[in-house]
Amino acid sequence: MSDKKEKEVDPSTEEKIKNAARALFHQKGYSGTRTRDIAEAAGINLALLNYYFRSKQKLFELVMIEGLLEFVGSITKVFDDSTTTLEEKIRLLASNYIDMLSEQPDMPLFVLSELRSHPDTFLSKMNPQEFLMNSSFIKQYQQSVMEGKIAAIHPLQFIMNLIGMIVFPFIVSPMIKAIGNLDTADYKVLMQQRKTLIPIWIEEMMQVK
Amino acid sequence: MSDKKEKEVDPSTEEKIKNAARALFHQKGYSGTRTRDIAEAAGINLALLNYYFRSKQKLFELVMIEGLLEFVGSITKVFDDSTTTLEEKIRLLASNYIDMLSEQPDMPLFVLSELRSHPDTFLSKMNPQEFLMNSSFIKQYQQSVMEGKIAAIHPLQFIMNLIGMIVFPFIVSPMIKAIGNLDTADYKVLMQQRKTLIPIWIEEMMQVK
DNA sequence: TTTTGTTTTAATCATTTGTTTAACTCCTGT
DNA sequence: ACAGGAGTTAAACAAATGATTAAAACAAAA
Repeated sequence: MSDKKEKEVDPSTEEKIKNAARALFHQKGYSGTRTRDIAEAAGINLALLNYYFRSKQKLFELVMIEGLLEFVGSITKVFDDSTTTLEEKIRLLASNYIDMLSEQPDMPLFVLSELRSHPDTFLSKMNPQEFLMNSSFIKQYQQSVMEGKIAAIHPLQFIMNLIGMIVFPFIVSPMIKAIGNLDTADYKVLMQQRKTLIPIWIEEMMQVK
Repeated sequence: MSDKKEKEVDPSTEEKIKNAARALFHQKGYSGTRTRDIAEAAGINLALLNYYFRSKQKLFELVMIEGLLEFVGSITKVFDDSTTTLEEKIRLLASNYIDMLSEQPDMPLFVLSELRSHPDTFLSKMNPQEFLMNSSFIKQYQQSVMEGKIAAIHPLQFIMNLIGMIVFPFIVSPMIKAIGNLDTADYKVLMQQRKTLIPIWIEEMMQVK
């Protein structure tokens, strides 16, 4: 039943492996994950992993790329939409990302960890440089700076603050949970609140003083 | 020349191993680091690793604990000093941490990654909960909230913002460097600027609107 | 039913990797 | 000088681990 032109193979086995792999990679990283663990978690025979994907490395790169694309993709959509204002973009970013991360809370730490080990491998493939610097977001930002509406700080400083406020809490969730004695439900509430809080904070920060 | 009561062994070999181990662990994580790599980086025979430290695991825990203690220690000193104001604490935190992280930029990602894999192992040992919640910092914070000087947001939200603004840029440095086409020197300049910028931003954020 | 191609399985291989062993060197105190 | 202990080394071991193989099970087509 396999079709040569359409790569649409029966999803069950292949997808099961990929899902198990994604979960384990996110949780334990590349070298912390054993192929036998993936096989067991997916409920399949070990050899099937090499049958569907050529190697652990290949499987990893697939999961990694998919994660990065989803990440970058959802940023692109907001950053490049010239019909929304800068303030709306900030609100959308916070909202969309916090929702995404609430479902895959381990993703950012995974991506950033592996990115550190193989810096060029992935960053060169997706070339985030010119995309971001030419985006509608940055243009609107610089426009507002020129008009004196917001304080003149380096765009990268601003980006770090914005993305950091969104992503960082998910990276330190175990620590915050321990400090505040929170369970997962409590924590999710905090994160949801940030969807409305972050845009407010950012606006305050950007005020020309 | 070894002294039984004072554990002060000749630093050369033992320290060489620990330094090499710290660098590699920070860079590649626990399971990504091989004992042979440590030995080679330290310029010592492989067996010496098990001679001085019983196992890779023990060596790892040592490095990890030392890192965490330095991290927490430098926070404690600032947080618990009742002679400084809240604003001064914020300025000191930003300044001290950015200096520390500029020297060990890979430390936070390492600590946070490994913390995720073994959450209880370390967090239970250092019990950050009551220390932080009873600190002078939190008391001053809540005092200011009561007096209506700053906006009433959950202390944890505030902590996440503050620590996030300090630490997050170091976690995403490869990405930021790629986006902004910066070399390491450029990047350090950005980080140094944040020592004065973060306190300003934080103050703006806390304003009651 | 037979045939053909795909999927699955158990067993095995080859390498990596943490650890140990046993010998050897070097220094120090007696 | 030499006995003893600490430091160091090369070699080897045992377990873990990624990958492969050869055969079996299965499904669809002829």
